[in-house]
Amino acid sequence: MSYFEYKLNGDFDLEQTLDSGQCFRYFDRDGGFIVVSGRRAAHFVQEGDCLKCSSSKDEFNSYWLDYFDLSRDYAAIKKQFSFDEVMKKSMEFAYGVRVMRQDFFENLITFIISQQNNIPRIKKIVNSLCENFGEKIDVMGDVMYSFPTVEVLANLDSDKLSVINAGYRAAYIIDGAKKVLSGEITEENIRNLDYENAKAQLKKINGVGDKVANCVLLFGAGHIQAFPIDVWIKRGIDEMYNGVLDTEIFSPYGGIAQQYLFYYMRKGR
DNA sequence: GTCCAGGGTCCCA
DNA sequence: TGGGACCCTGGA
Repeated sequence: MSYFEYKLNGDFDLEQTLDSGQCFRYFDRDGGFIVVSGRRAAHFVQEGDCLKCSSSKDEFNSYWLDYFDLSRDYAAIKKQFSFDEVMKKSMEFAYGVRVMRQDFFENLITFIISQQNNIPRIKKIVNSLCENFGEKIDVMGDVMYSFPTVEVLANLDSDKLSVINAGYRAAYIIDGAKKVLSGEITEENIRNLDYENAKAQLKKINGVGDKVANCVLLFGAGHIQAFPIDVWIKRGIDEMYNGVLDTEIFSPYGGIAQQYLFYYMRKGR
């Protein structure tokens, strides 16, 4: 098995990035991780500044490179943030976190599932969703499952979906899929609309409020200024910013600042 | 076994 | 604008 080797130039750590609550479909394997996104899957191993990827060079360059946001200059962004002492501390700890660019629909459904839920259970439900309604993908002899298509999820009734134990979120999943299938919500629109309008569109989906909308905008639609505020971020603002933070101070990269703070709050204390 | 809380949102007063 | 309900389970 041959691996494509990509030369990193700093500010990236595979494990930190995967483990920063943005994506839930990765699995420990042979000193690295199998990562599944949509219908794709690959095995990744990081050795220092070398990122090894089991997929072809073409696929790496056309998909995974942007998936891990590797062409963005994080060194410059860190420099921009360094005026803020709290952020400085967060960045030192979360030095290798990047904001991933994930599949829009997969990200939408995943973060609908995430609400009022803990990370181990989110992983479990998302994986169950894929195993039950996705298709098999072979990666290095391991069987993985693709994320279900819009059509499949939109045409499910809540009875069938109950096997994944998503609880009251099942109806939200179906509503989200239906609104995407009908064209009421389109990825193109969410990407191209300005931040406020894009957020308002997403919130038309039942079960999508401010937090989930911001996550989808940030991780699945390229709105890098989106700043999701969850319990950890709230805690961070309370404890480290005395309860007040104007997120505009990190403009236009609020989402990246948020991700550093999130990782620091969850893992660094 | 018991209890609390989890990368929230909706509904109703 | 605030507070309770909500499915279920991981972790203490």
